[in-house]
Amino acid sequence: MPIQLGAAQPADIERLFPSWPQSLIRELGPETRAIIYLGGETILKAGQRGGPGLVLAGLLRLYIETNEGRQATVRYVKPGQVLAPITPFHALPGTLAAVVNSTVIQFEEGAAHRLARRNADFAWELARALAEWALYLTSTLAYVAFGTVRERIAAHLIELASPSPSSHGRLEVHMTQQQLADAVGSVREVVSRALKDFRAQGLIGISSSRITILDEKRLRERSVCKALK
Amino acid sequence: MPIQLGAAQPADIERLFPSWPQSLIRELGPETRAIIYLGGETILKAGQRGGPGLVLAGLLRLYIETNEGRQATVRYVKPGQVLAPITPFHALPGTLAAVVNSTVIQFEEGAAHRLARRNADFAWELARALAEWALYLTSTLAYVAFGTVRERIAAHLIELASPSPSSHGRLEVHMTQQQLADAVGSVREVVSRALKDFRAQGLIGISSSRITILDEKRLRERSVCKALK
DNA sequence: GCAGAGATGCGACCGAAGTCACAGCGGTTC
DNA sequence: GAACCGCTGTGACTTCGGTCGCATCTCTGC
Repeated sequence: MPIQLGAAQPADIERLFPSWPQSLIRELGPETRAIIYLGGETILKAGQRGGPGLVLAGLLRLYIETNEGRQATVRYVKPGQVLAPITPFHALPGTLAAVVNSTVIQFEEGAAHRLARRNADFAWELARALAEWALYLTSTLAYVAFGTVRERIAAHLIELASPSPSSHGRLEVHMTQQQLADAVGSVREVVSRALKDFRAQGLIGISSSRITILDEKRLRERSVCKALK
Repeated sequence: MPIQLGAAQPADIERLFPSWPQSLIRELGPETRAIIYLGGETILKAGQRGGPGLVLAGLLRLYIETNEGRQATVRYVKPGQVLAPITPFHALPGTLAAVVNSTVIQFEEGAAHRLARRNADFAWELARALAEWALYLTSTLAYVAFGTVRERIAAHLIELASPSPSSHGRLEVHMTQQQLADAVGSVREVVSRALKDFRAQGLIGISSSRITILDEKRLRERSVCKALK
């Protein structure tokens, strides 16, 4: 169950969304509520309407799903980014869930219309967020169309890695192979083989659903799509 | 060479963009110029900045390309849609070209900022256009991630078909197999085999780079991605 | 510890789609 | 109509990635 925190602190928004005008941030107050979602919780289901929001902390993931349960990540949403900016116009094309515990500020459905009417900057920032989504989606499309599964796995490992406090700040990814397969739109066995290769080449270390990045530079090279100029 | 036509007619915009407020359309005038691009001409190259625009007639196509010349369509842009709405924020991620002779209204680079400041509705309509792009891109992504080449070929045939004046209004697609392969992100041979199947099943007729849709209903069924619910 | 569940490793197989090579076919040009 | 060029059809082959089946392995709770 998500944890409701009441209205958002303007200072938090200001820090994470520096391009947003002060006057706009001040206006958001009454329309917002901060919420903590625990890792794994669903924020918005595919086809639901709900409102957009801002990510303050954590990591979200928008994904699509086939009727046999295979998944693919549409995009990750990180602190300082807008979540579900499409919802004022269309239902969400996919499911949005928290990957780890995440703090978000959500607007009510319909609040975006009201805000845009009151403050022109809001519409502009919404457009900026959508443009960022469109850019990201296009590059994801290129990856899926012309890249290999290994390139995508490498890219996701880098995107998902975070410094681990338990091993003096090494970059680590804490997820099962099935979760990784869902992330890249493939299946567990393929991920298993790819990780085995990466390990054999000294790029990563593996120990029970904890992947340690040993050679970030070379892993990053492996993550670029060779087919694209 | 594109043909410059001078300022756009408000009546044309009004007709094709009915959701745009009158007051906004009136303001566009001085910032716009109508242009005709001939089929095959490039409107904006990948990475270029330029401005967004409105499509009045014809058909545009935004596509990405690998370093070996394989292409994939990111999306088609049709009359009543906004072209390159991403450009006020980012360079164009792909190349935008006219498929057939097309009339578009283009804004200068920087005009979008000015317009949004003068008229809040502009930012809102820009956001709406970007939301439509994001929705479309997500579904394209799903198709590429989980669909088959045949499903994509069928989908593109339906999307590209237009009534032919020369054969009492039958739906036809007028392009070579290589062009179709570029459209769906595949290669000529695969397209050739798929079309052969479609023809054998009575879905289409073929005669020298002119594909006639004989059974739209069944072709449409073939175009839906079976893996997606 | 020990039983069970979930996670992983891996070999064998299959199928879709891309590559290669080459043989027509059809329309255009001189 | 001969030569040419772009488009199309097709068989053979390869490769990547997904499927299947099953054998561990490793936590976790009792």
